[in-house]
Amino acid sequence: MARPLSPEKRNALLLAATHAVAEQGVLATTASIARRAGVAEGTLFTYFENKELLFQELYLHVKHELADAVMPDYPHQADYRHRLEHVFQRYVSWGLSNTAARLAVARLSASVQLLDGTRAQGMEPFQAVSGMIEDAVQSGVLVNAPIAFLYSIIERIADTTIEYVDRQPADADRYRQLGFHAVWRAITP
Amino acid sequence: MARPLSPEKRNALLLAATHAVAEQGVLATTASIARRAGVAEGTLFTYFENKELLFQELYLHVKHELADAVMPDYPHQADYRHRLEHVFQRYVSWGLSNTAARLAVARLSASVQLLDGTRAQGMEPFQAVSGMIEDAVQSGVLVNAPIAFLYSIIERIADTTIEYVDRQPADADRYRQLGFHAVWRAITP
Amino acid sequence: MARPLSPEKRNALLLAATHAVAEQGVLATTASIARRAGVAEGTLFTYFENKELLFQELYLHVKHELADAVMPDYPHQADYRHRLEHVFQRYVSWGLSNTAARLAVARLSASVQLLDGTRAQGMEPFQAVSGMIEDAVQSGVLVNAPIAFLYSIIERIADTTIEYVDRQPADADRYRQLGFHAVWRAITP
Amino acid sequence: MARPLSPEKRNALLLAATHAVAEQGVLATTASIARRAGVAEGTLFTYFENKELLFQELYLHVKHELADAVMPDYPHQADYRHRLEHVFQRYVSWGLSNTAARLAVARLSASVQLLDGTRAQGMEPFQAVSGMIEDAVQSGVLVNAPIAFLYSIIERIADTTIEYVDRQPADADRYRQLGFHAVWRAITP
DNA sequence: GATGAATGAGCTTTCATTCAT
DNA sequence: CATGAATGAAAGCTCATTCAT
Repeated sequence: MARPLSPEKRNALLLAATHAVAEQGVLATTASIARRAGVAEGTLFTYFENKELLFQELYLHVKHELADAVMPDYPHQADYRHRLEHVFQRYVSWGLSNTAARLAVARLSASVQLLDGTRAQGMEPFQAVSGMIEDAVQSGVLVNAPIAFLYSIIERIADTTIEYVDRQPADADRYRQLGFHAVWRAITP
Repeated sequence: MARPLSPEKRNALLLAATHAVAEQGVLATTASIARRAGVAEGTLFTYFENKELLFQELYLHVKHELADAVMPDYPHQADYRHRLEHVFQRYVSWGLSNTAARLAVARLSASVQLLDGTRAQGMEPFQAVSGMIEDAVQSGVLVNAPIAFLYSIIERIADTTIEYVDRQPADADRYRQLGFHAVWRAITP
Repeated sequence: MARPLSPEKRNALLLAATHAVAEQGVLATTASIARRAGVAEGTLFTYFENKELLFQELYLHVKHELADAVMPDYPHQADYRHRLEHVFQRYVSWGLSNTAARLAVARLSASVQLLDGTRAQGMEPFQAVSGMIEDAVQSGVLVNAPIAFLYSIIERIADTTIEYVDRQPADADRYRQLGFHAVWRAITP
Repeated sequence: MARPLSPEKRNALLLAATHAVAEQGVLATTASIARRAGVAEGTLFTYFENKELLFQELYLHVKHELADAVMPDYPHQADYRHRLEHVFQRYVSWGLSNTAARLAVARLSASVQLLDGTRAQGMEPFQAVSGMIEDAVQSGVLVNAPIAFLYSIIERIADTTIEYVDRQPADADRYRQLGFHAVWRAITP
């Protein structure tokens, strides 16, 4: 089987791409990503067919990492408010300690380069959240609106919260409280 | 380079850039923008020193257009809720009838290419809104939070609203209502 | 009209390509062709859309040059033998004094890279010859065979003649005589 | 490097190279040849030191296959015309049933890539034919010309014949007759 | 010996910018 | 001032070859 494809190299490439895209957006060059990852320029293409596909995989990879950070310890039994707050605060925490990943996803999201199905695929790991929102809407706890719309609002307010905590870390707690307050009120009747 | 001769050409270039950036993001080429504007490749550079500055000016130009659409008929005398709703609905209306401009700004915002002061400059035309928010906070009508933070939340929810109306125009009214409901509740105590 | 496309540059590029292809075949690089022509790498692409099209145009260009060398002074009134000999000897002479062009066409012909219509287009300038062959067949002077087949045989024997004269210039006259003898006998009954 | 272990793999590589070169010329990649042969990319290089040498060996290999098809049943006792016709028709038959091999040799012949001695080596298996031509020249049956020149003419007319039969198989017999007629008349006084 | 991942020089092509016309 | 040809530094990607497995 000769030398097998190395998961370490693949991860190094994704990590390098994360930082490069966070810094340069889609203008990040494959050469710079390879260099950052410590592999030869050509090696990148044995792991990712081309730049576009690298970016799709990067997007999905980060979305999965985010899900892996948000979902554990999910308090299935708690009331909707506490469940949502768990998700919100974890999301914010992840964003704060993974600035590059967060920026990379933001850059990719806004940059046309995302292939059609990719955005939808990126939502899959968060089905538990969607399901919870759906139930809460059904039970009348949340405002009667399409799930995706509510999800979007939550995400946007969370992103805003992250940005402000990032800029003024001293006021982290206040912004986190303000943020969740805004979320909860925005989506309740 | 001073102020160039033909405002028509300058506007044609900005308009062409709007569409090009909406479609291709920062990967839009200066040649394609010039072609779209009906001028020669070199002409672009007599109106804009280089691509980066073109993008700054495009960003500010669109922000001003947005302000010009939002601010007229501003009901200075109405209560805070009505004043904010005026702004919100005008913002949404502008976004719906200026898809390219909206997308262009979104692409530029998310792509490193914006120079530092530019984002702040883009907020200037909306000082009346900021001022109103400030007063409302002071008077206790809005939640006690930094103005910029509240402004961000409003903007994000408005953008989300636009996106959903764009995708499902049949439900325009519902989303506009849901959107403003979310905004108002999000920022009130 | 700014700077107009320069026929000199275009010719320099075709000439450079002729020598490069004669020497390296289709492996000749666009960079080496541009360098030889004394223009920047990018300039090649303002004159030829891409490498493949450059090669098509080179092929046709050389074929036209060959026709321009062969057809003048064509003795319309002479008998078939003399008319054919005119063509044959001119063809050989051209091949001898245009080694690079001859080799380039040979390399391109054998290299798959020729687009479909190109080969046919390359024959167009030689319609007078085809017509003459056709008449001669009709009149029974030449063997009753498809024109294209006879044309091919003539061409191949001429090419062989050129090669041998090239290698042994001292025996030029003998090979030219032997060559035409072979041609004439090969295609007469 | 000596003689490698598996003649099957070596043959598979030569066969794969035959088809790849017939289709892509010298641009055929070693990877594609290895894939076609069903071996790993690296394996190619244990059988052939590098791409250039692979092509030399391919050229000689095909030339030997051709000789093996042409020479058997050679009618040593027959007169020159019949001996030559044997060779000619066998050559044409081989070309018709070995299109890829024929094309591969044509592509290689016309592409600089053939090392100097290789072309000469490729003629060795046809010494019986050369010898016969030499005798025929001596005896005055063939025109008094260098053997190689006559040989070239025969080869070129045979190649032309193959091409036309290939394109119009219905007229195979006619072209074979026309072809040999042309050969015999071309090289006889 | 066979495998195929790793390498990096080198290729074609693009593109922001300049400048002759 | 407008034009668009000219430039050449990259960019993305390929591929012959090597070498760890």
